[in-house]
Amino acid sequence: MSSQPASMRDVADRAGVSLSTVSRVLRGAPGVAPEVRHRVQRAADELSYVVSRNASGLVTGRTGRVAVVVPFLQPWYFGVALAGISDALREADLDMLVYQVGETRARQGWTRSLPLRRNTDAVVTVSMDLSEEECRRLDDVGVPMVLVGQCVPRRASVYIDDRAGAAGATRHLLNLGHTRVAYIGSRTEEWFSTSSRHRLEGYGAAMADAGLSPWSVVRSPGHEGGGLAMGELLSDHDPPTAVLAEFDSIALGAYRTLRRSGVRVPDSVSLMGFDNHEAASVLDLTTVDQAPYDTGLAAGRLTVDILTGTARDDVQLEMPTQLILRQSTAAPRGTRGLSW
Amino acid sequence: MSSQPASMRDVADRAGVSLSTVSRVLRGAPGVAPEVRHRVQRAADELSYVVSRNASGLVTGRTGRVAVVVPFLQPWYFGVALAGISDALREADLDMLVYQVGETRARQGWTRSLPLRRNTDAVVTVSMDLSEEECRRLDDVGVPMVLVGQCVPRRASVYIDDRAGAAGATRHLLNLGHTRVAYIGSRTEEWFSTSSRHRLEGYGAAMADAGLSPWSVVRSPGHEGGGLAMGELLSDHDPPTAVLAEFDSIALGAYRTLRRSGVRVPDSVSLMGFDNHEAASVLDLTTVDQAPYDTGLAAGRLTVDILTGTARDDVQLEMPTQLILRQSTAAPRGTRGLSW
DNA sequence: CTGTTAGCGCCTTCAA
DNA sequence: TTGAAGGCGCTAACAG
Repeated sequence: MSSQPASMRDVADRAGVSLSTVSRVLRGAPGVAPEVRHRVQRAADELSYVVSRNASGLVTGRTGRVAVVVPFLQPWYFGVALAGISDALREADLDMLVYQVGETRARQGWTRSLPLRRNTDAVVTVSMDLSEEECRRLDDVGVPMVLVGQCVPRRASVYIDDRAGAAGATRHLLNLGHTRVAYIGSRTEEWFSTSSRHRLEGYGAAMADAGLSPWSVVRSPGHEGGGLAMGELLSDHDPPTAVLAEFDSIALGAYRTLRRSGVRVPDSVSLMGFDNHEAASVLDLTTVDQAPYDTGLAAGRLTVDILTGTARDDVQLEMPTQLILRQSTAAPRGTRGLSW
Repeated sequence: MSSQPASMRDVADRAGVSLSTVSRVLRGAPGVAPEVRHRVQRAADELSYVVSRNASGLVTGRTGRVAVVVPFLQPWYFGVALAGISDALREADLDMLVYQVGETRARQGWTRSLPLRRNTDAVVTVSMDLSEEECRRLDDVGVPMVLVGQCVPRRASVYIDDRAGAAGATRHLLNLGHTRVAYIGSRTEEWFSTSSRHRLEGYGAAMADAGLSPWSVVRSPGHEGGGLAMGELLSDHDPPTAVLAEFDSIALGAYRTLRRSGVRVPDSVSLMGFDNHEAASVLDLTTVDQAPYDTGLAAGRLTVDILTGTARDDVQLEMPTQLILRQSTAAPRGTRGLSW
């Protein structure tokens, strides 16, 4: 209503006390008579007064805000992770600033372009795959940093074991009796993410353990890449009987190719993804769940704990992954049961 | 590096000028000798100095931040819309605060729980389906407000014509020759969104125009609801030959039921969604595109324009929708061609 | 073109 | 338990 938002002065006047008292009450500081506390509270409510974080931050040096840096906002994973982070920050009454640095990412010095310094209490990066130098550049911001989806020694990190997850997924297919197990991975022209590399390694290790040689096709990420890669695999003189995709979105593209080619899943080819994307359940796609919401929540809480001094700023938090068995994987055709 | 982040004072000292000069340079204000401007710029760079929005905002009354309020962060739509908003705000060098109010939404007075007042320059709500009273409550924050996904008279709104979109989708099915066209809608126990209502109305209107009576099933939103609704439709003594779902996620659930029931799409049943969810392309689902990124971008730019006084704060922006024809819809079985 | 001065709204001493 | 005074880092008037 008021064109001029109320200030602490107004609240003080209305409650008939001094500025300091209002400040104490609103901060929940001790040493205020209950009666007075109540009176101030009511005055503030009546005026719809909200403390200006700008002004208070100027004095305390804390902004009450946490910056979350993501490469992109569109992919499913980020929305879910952000939801977790958001919930955790809200518990601590911290606001969430979101910076999407997608294209900027490539540019040298992108860290500088963000007005982080002095404008945020902590930085959370999600799947940013930071180099050591970028980490140091962000250190320069002078606030605690938490890395999500990436494990860097001696730095607060929340991540999953991509290698183990992919290895487990591969073993699932091997255990079903498959021997011709191919892998579809992703890589852009300028970027081969750590996560991509680890998953590929995990697949390779599991294959090697089984005495099989790896068979991987790497394309651009997303449906398109997955579809193309699957096409290539199908054109082999002896196509795979099982395919593991680096992530669900790739698996979906592969699935489309299979459907269009009239190849039945899992009858002729077992298909498996990674992530447990919401669409995976619709297609009954066997996959590896990595619960990004929980990851976000954990990261958010870790951030809060570091800020309150409850946690050290080099905590490493490995989140669990879980095999989600669905209808897209089965023993290879002609097999009566499991191979063991 | 520096434990104490540099302040404007430091920059001024290093450049050998006064505070105001530094301020002018960093604000891009006119009236500074090029040589001096350059010197200051360099000093700031060397110190990794970034202006504290906290402090400047205290003086200017502007925070350099825009609050975006969403019910949820997880669904695909919001991530995409946020990406658009984010890009638009970045163009204007504004930061984006994100508030997820999901569960809080129901609570009376949720608007008060957000520290919006004095902490943001504008508020953008996305698919919040605000009541007149909630709008007024947000007005109380005292900053411009832009509504996305909702059209409220005399308020800045960016939205699509859900009614027309659903009617167009329905007509597509009718034009193919279908007469038994069912609709699967959504509604939670406590919420029947305006968008849901409009889409249902659009379907109803198109059916009425064709002299057909509507046939709608309403369930909880999401895959589950869609799957259940489809099951119900299939159990009819004379099932529909075409189904329009309120949004893609519902259509995906319906698709799963159809697949599991062995009903072929589009041979036996044509299936259509709304939104153009990324998974829709994988399933070759005919749908209505509503380009949430563009909507977000437009909303973000409108916000910026309102802030700079370039646009009025009651601009209504209707975004286009577009029919995306894919393989999930076709003329009913036994039809040689189109019915007209 | 540049420097000086006076606050912006709040928190934090300190004194009462 | 409460109030008064100073200053956080910056911008906006003014003066030079």
